[in-house]
Amino acid sequence: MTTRIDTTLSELVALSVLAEGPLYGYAIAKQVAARSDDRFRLTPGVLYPLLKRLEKAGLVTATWETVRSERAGETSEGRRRKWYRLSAKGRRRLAHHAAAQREHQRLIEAFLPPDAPESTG
Amino acid sequence: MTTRIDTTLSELVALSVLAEGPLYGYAIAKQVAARSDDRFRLTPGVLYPLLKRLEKAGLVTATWETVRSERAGETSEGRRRKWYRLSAKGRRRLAHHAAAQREHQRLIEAFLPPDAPESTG
DNA sequence: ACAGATATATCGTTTGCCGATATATTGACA
DNA sequence: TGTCAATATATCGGCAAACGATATATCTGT
Repeated sequence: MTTRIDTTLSELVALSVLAEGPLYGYAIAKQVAARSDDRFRLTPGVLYPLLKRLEKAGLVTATWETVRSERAGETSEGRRRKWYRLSAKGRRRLAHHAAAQREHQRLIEAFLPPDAPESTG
Repeated sequence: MTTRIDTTLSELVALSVLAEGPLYGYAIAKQVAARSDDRFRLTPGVLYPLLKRLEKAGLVTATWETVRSERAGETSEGRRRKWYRLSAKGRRRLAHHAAAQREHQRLIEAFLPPDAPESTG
């Protein structure tokens, strides 16, 4: 098998943050942003299609939650949250992705100019 | 500017091998394969559209060469080779890509499980 | 009452990898 | 001399996925 030129980083980061516990979609995006110092962003147009793929592939399982606010009481439908939990299969996939990423990074080194050490003069 | 989730690795590796001197398309592909221990491959369907993009973007300049074989002498058209040379703009782009890649890799670390050190027991 | 954050989701566009296919030249070997 | 693999360029259609825009609704703070 040949390493793909094009890696699915979004899948890696989503599975990665889910490895520490179940999260709902919006929280996944926030977590990814936080961990990357706000430089990787899972925008809605990326996030929800991705989660749908992950669920379909059996990498995560999902359950709905309805949050009723104290203010609104029983008068409203409440906010919907869809919680995602990493499956055993998802955990294996994450491990595979992580290994592949490390290998990937090692290979890319061969195409980067050598690290310039601090100037000694 | 936000780091793209989807990085164009093919562009990086092509520019990278061209940084050491002009090459023609096929040679670029061979060089990329060689440097990556045959794990990154620029297949024709990737390579030529890529080179067209690079040329159009002014990152490389191209010149045709016609190689006449000794055997065939003047009886044949000769094999065509299109040589690509990194432009100043291309060199800047490469430097930018390299910096972005290093930053990219640093960020990804935050999503990989900690390196397991050699077992001490 | 209102604005902004939270929360989910879809849509069309664009990008670009990928495998297959096409065409031609050249070199090695029988 | 014939044949095959390697060299060399290039295009095509299919497809996966990122991206920006848009839509809808709820909740919180002022």
